[in-house]
Amino acid sequence: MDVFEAVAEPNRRHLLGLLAERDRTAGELVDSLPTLTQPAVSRHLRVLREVGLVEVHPDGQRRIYALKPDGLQQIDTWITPYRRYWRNHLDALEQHLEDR
Amino acid sequence: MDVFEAVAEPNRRHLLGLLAERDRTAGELVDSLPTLTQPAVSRHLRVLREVGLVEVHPDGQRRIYALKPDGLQQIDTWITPYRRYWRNHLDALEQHLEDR
DNA sequence: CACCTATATACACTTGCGCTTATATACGCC
DNA sequence: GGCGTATATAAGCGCAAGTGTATATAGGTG
Repeated sequence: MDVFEAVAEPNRRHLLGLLAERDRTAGELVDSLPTLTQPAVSRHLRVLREVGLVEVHPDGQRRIYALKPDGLQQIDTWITPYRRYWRNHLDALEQHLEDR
Repeated sequence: MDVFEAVAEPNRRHLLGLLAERDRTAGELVDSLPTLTQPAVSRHLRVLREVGLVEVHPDGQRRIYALKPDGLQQIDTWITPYRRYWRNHLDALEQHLEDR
């Protein structure tokens, strides 16, 4: 599983979003996805760990998850060449609006 | 299938890359992925069409595929808040290097 | 019209993902 | 040590993704 696949899953994006705000325990993250069971969330966290998007620090019996978003650079780097395309499109739209 | 899943597949990223250079016929794209059969590539192109990342223009019996990367903005928008994190990390690294 | 080329679809198969239930592990507290 | 809480792993299942072979569609050419 690579970073692209990891991020393709909506629940995992949700988890990353929460961790972007602040560190959270596994329990908090489980509570944040009421439609999923605890093991399901645990598996998503494992995937995020394995691709290096989060890290864990044990704190007693809790596990504190933290964002480690460096891996997202890979996606950012990939998307970069395409950015100019929709910038051009946007320019064309702005041009059109200006012309009126 | 959404944009994130569409882009999670390496062969589809490969196709997008080629289309970023220039428009191509379906046949050219099939030739660009020698490990896949023609129908397999055709299905990937269908997926990219359905999520709006490419568009097709018939030209006789050929079909000319063109990039329509606006949908990638969705990914770009999503990734934006995370960018500051690895920027900070980078800053920290630079700081460390400067300190030495 | 008959035949060829270019591309898409149908069908069947395999594999891996995401899920749930059940269980293990590990720490905290009495 | 015994029990409760927090988290991870195991086993099993359904389903959708990706693929190949075979076939359909449609346009080009003689």
